[in-house]
Amino acid sequence: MVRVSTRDEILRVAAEQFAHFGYKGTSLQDIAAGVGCSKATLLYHFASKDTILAELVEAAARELGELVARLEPLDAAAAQEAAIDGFVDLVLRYRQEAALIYGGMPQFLQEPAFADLLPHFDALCAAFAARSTDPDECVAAKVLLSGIVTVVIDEDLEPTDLRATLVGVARRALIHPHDKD
Amino acid sequence: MVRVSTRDEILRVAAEQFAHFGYKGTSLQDIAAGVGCSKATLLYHFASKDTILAELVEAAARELGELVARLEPLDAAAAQEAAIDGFVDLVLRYRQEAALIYGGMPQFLQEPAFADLLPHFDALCAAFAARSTDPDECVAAKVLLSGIVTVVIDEDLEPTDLRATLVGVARRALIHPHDKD
DNA sequence: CCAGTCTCTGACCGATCGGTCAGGCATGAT
DNA sequence: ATCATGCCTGACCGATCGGTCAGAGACTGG
Repeated sequence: MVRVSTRDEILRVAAEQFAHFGYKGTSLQDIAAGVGCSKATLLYHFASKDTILAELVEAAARELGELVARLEPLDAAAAQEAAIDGFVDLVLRYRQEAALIYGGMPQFLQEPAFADLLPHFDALCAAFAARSTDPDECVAAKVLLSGIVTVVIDEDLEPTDLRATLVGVARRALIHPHDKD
Repeated sequence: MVRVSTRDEILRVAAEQFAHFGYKGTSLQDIAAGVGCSKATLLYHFASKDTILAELVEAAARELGELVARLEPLDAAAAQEAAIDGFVDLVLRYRQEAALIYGGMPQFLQEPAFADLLPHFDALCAAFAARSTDPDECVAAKVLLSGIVTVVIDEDLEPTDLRATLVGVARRALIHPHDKD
């Protein structure tokens, strides 16, 4: 069996538990039990419970930022397609992280660990709506955005299967064939 | 100002706090402070914290059950339309309750208070998918189902505005005009 | 006036929370 | 042998959690 550092084990187990029971629903004791070490060991490797959360979210948040940056120079239609593909891909690679970020309550999302995430979500939402300011488009974008995350969380389908399906439904809902006559 | 019983006040404040901070993130102290009474008063009116939750969910759960029952005799296409309309309407009338039910983590949803909800969600999901067993349709149904709930939660738009928009996006995503050649 | 009921509360309980701390046990360089 | 360093732990801390309980106050019918 592969040799893994205690620190990485802690992150792995914490991601699992946070995604399953929520941040507040997971105690340091629970994580320690999952890792097979003492609670004090967690706090030797990490300054606090919040620090574990922050480190878990960090990678996903950075990639989300990169995606948003990649979208910026594109025109509305291209950004919309790239946003759908990129977001589905991102959320499939960060299932657990997505669960704990999106599963968190509104108030919870305003913790410092998530501070820089919110503007990125807004940007992504705008891209999903093809930069339209029409409230209908914006709401539709939000529905798809959050719907995709939620499905990925509690679905145990193969990511490869889900990928095409999710992109498909997002396209269908967001990209109107030839809008009017 | 209208005269309200302490009991109703407790339910009102609890719904607010649960929706905002989550069940685990809300303490009896918090609710008592919001109501303006002591924690002991909460436990005079309700046997436990769980009991408050159960009573909050009850009405929404019953109406969801009624909706699902109403769907059963219809054919696939009619059930799909009725499900969309009915669900959007339901979730707009029970915003806070929807927030705490859907915002809860997977494990949380398996508490006894929600036990009878899960099969109803499955039935609703099937209706959204026009009773198709195609995985694509099922996933699309789930995306829309959860997406709608999530949007309603943190949106402060007028319910009347949202209603048409949500029904519209759901139809667009789920009902395929003339599917194939 | 009294007894009974309803509503409410402060004081208290054991359990658990996140977090601290002094020290044990390796390993490796001097 | 000695010391330093990295990793880990049991014991402990104050705070807060959900929940209990005896009793205070208000209001009622007899």
